[in-house]
Amino acid sequence: MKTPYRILLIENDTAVAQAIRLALREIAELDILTDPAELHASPSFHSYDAALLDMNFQPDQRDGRAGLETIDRLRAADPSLAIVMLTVFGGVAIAVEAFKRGASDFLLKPWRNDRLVDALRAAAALTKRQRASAAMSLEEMERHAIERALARADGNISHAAAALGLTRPALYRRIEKHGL
Amino acid sequence: MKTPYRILLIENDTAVAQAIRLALREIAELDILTDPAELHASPSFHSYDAALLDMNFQPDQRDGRAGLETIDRLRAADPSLAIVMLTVFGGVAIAVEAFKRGASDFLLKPWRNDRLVDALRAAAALTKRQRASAAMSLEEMERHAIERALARADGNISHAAAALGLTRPALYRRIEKHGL
DNA sequence: GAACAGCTGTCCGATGCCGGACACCGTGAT
DNA sequence: ATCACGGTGTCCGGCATCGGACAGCTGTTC
Repeated sequence: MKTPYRILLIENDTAVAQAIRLALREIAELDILTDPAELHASPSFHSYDAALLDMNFQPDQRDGRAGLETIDRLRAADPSLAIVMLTVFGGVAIAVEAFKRGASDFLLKPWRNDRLVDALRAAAALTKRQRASAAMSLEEMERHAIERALARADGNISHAAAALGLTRPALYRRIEKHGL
Repeated sequence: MKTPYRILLIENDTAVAQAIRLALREIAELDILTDPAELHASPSFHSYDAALLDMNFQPDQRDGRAGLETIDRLRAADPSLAIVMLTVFGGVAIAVEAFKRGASDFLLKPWRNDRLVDALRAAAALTKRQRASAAMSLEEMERHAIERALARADGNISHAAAALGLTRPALYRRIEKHGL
């Protein structure tokens, strides 16, 4: 088994949390938060590979406000962390709103364990990609930008150079430098 | 009135298409495609500000496959074009899948005109942002990257420089050059 | 309070990029 | 046949960027 994912679970029902822990025992170790209010106290978001977030409907509000706000707070703390939502109340409106706020997946309770595992694998991969592109050096960024520009101009060096704001010789030099 | 949005509507029911045209007459001019198969024939996606895509359930399949595939094809043709989905059959699973494939919004029929207008405004704004960041010159990219790195290191120049793969004096010079 | 660690800001000679210019090549219009 | 055009690849003198080094400032440690 590969090194397990580190996943932040936010779930106020401890029975459900234990069931999830069991379902994921093969692939992940969880940190469980029973109250989203404790979020700011947990400083090291960068060590998580994904977040699994229960909608946590409060007794007095069925619109999912609590869950949606938690998405906002998680993303403010670490925009590169992929968030998987988990909810009993599966209104389309809430799913749509969750995605618009930056959730990366949306599952319904009761869940199928294999789907949950797949979703978290995908979320972890997404987090990894986002971290990688956020931590790119200028050199790597430049390389990517040049590759994209060349692709978009399908090989036309002059156009690519213009799009990048370079003179043509400058683009030649950089292509050479990056080994493209 | 500002210059209207140019919107690509894909809708096989011409009556619905006319109703949408009417609803949007104040803010947008539409090109209507009744069959997604004609997509490749329409070369100038860059002139659209958003796409509005009916799920177009075929009589023999209720899973929305046709609509989802159309998302893929639109995004392959122009990844920066924001796509608003419109559907009668509002299963959560389909909404989730649409977002995962890159749709930017998801509305249910029957629609409220004001919501439709809002959604398309937002989609057009998103398209604009994506186009802008796709067309950035290397200079602008560098500037953005430096701003982000400085923010993430909250002001610590040495750390920001290391994250960007620069020496500290080099970062000083670039900060100076970009006027930050 | 002295030594240290971790910053910031600045200097300067060597290096390496800059872009205008040039030669060349295929294609399409006159 | 020739010209104009839009593209490619390359050269070279000038100038901008490079990074190592230095001085200074602010805490923290012993």
